Amino acid sequence: MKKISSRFSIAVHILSLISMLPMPTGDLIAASVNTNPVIIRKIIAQLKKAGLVNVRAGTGGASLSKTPAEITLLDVYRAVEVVDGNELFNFHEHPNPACFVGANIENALRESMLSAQAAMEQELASVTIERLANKIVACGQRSGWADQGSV
Amino acid sequence: MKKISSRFSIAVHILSLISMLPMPTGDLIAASVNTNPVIIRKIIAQLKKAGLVNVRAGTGGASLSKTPAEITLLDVYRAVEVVDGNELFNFHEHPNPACFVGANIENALRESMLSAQAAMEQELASVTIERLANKIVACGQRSGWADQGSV
DNA sequence: CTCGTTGTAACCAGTTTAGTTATAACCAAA
DNA sequence: TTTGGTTATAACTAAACTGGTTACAACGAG
Repeated sequence: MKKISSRFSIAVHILSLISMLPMPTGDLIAASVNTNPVIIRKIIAQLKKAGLVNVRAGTGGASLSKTPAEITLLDVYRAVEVVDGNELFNFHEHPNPACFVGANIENALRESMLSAQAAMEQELASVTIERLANKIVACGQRSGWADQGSV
Repeated sequence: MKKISSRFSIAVHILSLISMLPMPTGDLIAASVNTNPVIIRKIIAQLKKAGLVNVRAGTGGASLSKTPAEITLLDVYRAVEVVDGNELFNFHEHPNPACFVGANIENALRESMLSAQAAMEQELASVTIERLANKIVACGQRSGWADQGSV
């Protein structure tokens, strides 16, 4: 099966970085994520459209539009994992309406699908970029990292 | 973004149908789902491998290996949406270990990803095929369906 | 003006999805 | 035992998505 794309984890990485560094450029972020700068710019474009970051064109550099405490992982998820109808689960189309099950399964199943999705999103909404940044620092300290000044 | 494949909803459809009809053939199920019989057989093969259904080769027909009350949507999801490591979220690979964020984000973020996934799966685990079948009947009655005898 | 940066468009290879066709194996019943 | 309907599976297709690349125009501070 296809997983949720790595755009989400990259977007979280980007926002964490912006929250910890002053006005990083796309190239610098790309170096930390270890991917192509265009990938970063595309994802930042989505984050910008969602109102999460500001970007200074020309001279470069990105900053958060809200405080790290105001941005949740759900905001990030919704910004980059766009899907029609915001529905995570796909439904097979056109089940046979002449069959009792085919005619009625969609209504019956969709309810369960939506609550499963809602449970996941609620969990994402409970984590802010601020909390994640703190966790990153804690992970770094636990593993004996001292060089916070580097890229 | 890519949704969770419709295999899941088809698999649930199949199991609901089997729980309500005696030994339906793949072709009959395909008619209800409104797709190609080979699609049905492939999904049934996954359900069989997961120990959810028995299939009578040659003469045809499928039956449940457990009672409808013992099969949850999570069982179906796991049977059909196979993923390496059972992780729904993808992580971008090889973030820069020389960067403070790059070195530590994976540990920090994975925890939140896993609890989001766990919340969704717990919700799926709370619905059984039995409950869903009842809901299908309820939906059918609510919309004035009388012809339960048809395919 | 210039240089580094952002914003896009166009393109590419690999994977997944959903579906099709074809063929072999199976088994009960005639 | 042959026949017919069924299951099992391989091989193939078109479309979509992912992650990535190259190229180029627009921007703006120094």
